[in-house]
Amino acid sequence: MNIFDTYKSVVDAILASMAIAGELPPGMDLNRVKVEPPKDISHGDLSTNAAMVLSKAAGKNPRELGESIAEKLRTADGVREVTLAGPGFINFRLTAEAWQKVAHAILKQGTAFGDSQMGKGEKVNVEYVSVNPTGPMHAGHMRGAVIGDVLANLLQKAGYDVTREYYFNDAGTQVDVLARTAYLRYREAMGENIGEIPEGLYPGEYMKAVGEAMAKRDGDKWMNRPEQDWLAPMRAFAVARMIETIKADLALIGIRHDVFTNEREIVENGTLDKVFTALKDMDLIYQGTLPPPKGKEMEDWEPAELTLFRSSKFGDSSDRPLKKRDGTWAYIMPDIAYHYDKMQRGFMTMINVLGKDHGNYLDKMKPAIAALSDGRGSITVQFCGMVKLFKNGEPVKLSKRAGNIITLREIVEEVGPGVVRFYMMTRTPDTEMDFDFAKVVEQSKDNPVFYVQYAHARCHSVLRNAREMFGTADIDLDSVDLSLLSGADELELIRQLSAWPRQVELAAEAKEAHRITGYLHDVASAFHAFWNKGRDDATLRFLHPDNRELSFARLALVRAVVTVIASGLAVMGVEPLEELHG
RNA sequence: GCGCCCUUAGCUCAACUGGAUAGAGCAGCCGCCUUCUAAGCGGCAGGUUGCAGGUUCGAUUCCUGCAGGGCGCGCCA
Repeated sequence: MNIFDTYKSVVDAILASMAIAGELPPGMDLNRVKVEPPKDISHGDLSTNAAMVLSKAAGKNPRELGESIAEKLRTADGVREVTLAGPGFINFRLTAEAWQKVAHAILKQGTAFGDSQMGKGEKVNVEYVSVNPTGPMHAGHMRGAVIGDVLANLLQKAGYDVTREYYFNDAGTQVDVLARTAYLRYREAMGENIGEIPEGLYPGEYMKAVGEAMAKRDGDKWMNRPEQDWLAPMRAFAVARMIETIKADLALIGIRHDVFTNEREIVENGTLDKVFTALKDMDLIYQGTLPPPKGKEMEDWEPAELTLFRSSKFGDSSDRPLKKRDGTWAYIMPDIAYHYDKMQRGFMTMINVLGKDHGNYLDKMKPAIAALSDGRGSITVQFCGMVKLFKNGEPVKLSKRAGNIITLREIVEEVGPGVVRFYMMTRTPDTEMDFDFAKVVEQSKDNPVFYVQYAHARCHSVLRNAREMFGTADIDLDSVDLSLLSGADELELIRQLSAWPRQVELAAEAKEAHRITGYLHDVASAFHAFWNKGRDDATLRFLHPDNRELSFARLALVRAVVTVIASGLAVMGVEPLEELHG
């Protein structure tokens, strides 16, 4: 139940009836007519721009038109007060009964409240994390991981058929480096003194375990053998270990992908040739020479005839080579083939969560996707800014070379998965953000995670007290008298809760899941405010030992708050807490 | 040189994608605990939305130009 949709229909019906009566021209476009919360809630509960949007077509000024719409709106069900304001806004308030119905609906639907059919079951592929399988996940990976996961949750709630996907780049040169590192660590495990890890290999301690495991499995089988013998098995072994490590790291913050696709598989099963042939058949491949790249000193650059893709026909700044001068595939080819593979699997809407340093990824993928799908496939990329780590106010220095990277595991073990997830979602994705270990675990209102959890815990505190007082805190929806929820503060709280379905749709539409944290903060704030009123005015408390009816009506309100917060935290992938201490 | 993103209160960020008097939290100041968790609440103060134009009933939002910041610009991965 979306209260804004409900009254949008009401407004639409009024406009339609006016068209029939000849007060408005027929065949108007009602898409621009919106029913929204007014910017300032003192103006009313709901607001519509109908009069302003339609004034031109109607040949009337907005105020005049607004008055005739308002007149009809006054008699609509659940509408209490209609006023005309500013340039022609029609503001209206709802009756207490209308809000009580919303409360009822929330309790009836439970955490399904907020679910939307907006996505119409459309298949969406969200690819996120996709960290190379060359080491454990570290601090730099956590933001994109959380953003992708929460976005997937959000789209799911908004009615999309979401698949969470991870793409393992296990075919590039970086996994050969991994294999060589693994071999070195294997020799180390076999008792050899390997000294310092040479430049260009992975220096991390985590590779020791890989070498040891290999030694345990195969014994001295690979000792004193040429690289061509051990490279492939070493690589397969190490990559498998790394994938396991990464999956375990992701599990720590509650992330599980539905599909894992390996680059090697795409390369080996002939998809690249298929894509290349397809592009060739469309006459989009030719032999040509590109001008030297601009803006960068390129000492070793020499012109050469290459196999080019006419990506400029699809908006690219220039055509792109698909093969290197030695005739092997250029690196974007597997990526193109991978997206082709996604489309073959039925995903025409593809979302990619990437670091900001992949800035030109979209430019490269879009033309190929457009060509291969006849313009039906769409890719959007959510870019994520860097996270700067702070400890005690001091920036944490990261040096890969020294091997002292901060792993995701370390962070999660220090602050907990809920804090990491929620905090990552408090900012727009593509800006830089600070992550201060001390601050994110601080239990005060400047920590949004805590603030929301505190509201949820307070709700449960009320429920616990109710159980003690009345023997139960369960609400019987058929008998509870919600009409007792008629105070301004109670209705305000319900009004706040009623916005949840709209928030889901707006955030899903914009693919901006971080808005949810702001909304949850507002809900928590409304609840904390009401709670504190009970300090000054005892009649506003939730529980009244001598008034069971009122207590249970208020408990219903508490349950509604719990429902919405829990539903929102579920989208965040954060476990709601029933107690914060004690 | 080109492309994309950014610039909002002292600080960190919002503003429901074109709406009304641009909002929160920190930091500062003033109040509220014999009362369901004060880890909370209420209030005050703080602004030429980087600058200059344009589009329209209406612009932080869209367009153009300028200034400042970030990222990207190989057949590397």
